[in-house]
Amino acid sequence: MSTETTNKSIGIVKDVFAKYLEERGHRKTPERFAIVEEIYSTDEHFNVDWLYLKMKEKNYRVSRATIYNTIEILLAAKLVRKHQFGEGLQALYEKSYFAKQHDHILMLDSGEVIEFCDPRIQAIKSSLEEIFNIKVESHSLYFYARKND
Amino acid sequence: MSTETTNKSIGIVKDVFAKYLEERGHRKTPERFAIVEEIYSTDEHFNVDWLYLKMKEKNYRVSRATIYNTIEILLAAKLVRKHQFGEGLQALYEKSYFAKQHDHILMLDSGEVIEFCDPRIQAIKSSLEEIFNIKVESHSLYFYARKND
DNA sequence: TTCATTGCAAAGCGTTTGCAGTCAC
DNA sequence: GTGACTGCAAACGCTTTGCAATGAA
Repeated sequence: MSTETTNKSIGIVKDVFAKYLEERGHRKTPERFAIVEEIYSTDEHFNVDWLYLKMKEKNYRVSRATIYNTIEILLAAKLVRKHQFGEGLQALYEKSYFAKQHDHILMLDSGEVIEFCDPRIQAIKSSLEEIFNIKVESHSLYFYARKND
Repeated sequence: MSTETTNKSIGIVKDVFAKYLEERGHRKTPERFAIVEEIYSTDEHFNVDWLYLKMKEKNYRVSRATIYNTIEILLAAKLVRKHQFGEGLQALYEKSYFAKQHDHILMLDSGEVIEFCDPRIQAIKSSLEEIFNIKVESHSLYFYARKND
């Protein structure tokens, strides 16, 4: 199944976002909705610069500062996930509203990103919570791999 | 069992490092050994700045550039592991020669780092290798958690 | 009207790089 | 002796910040 986002689902996300902004007393600026629109019409992982250039290309004027600011809000609203894939590289982001919880495999040769789900990760999480008497709020898991010959 | 490193084991690591440097045709400079010594007399995760200051405190003069350079070699030699814990924060490192393969839980309230081993991670890795026909070279796994009340 | 938000450019910050001097080999 | 290594400081690249101008409420 494709994760492609339809115009309809973009509308849903905008509604969720609008509600979130209202609840927090944040303003509903056109820039913020334009950024969400752009993010949700993208199926790939993206970085701030890519988003900035993509919007500029469409003659939509936003500053990088505003993109950073808006993404910060989207992270808090759980509408975007953040990744720190490589080592000093730029952060990568992905939309997350319709996405099933998943983790990633990073292909070292091609740079390709594979997503996968494995219930054993939840099982590990539960064990840890019990053993250490903690509440796990989130996790980050990446496998780095190469294609077999 | 403590992971505390004795003087004897520091000697072993230095030997391993010396052999590694020789094999690669790198020079055995006093700075490099001083850095290994410092790293292996530390049981915590550390960052470059911390290491720099700790050595300076002991009146051992090394530049940050040399620390970065040496750690790069130690990573290649598998004598040190690198972590990118927080989000844009500094990289953290830990000695790895005597350490059992382990992953980390990061306590969000106290900043404490808990290490754990779980065989299911290897199992997941094996599944992925089979499913996607790949060879997993490494992984990074962090759980972010809080203490239960 | 009012103050959160924006855009721009400057500042931050960890890390890398360039280069003259040094020292392991 | 010679070229890899070191230390310093300047450059880098991503991100954050300061501030005057703007516009959502």
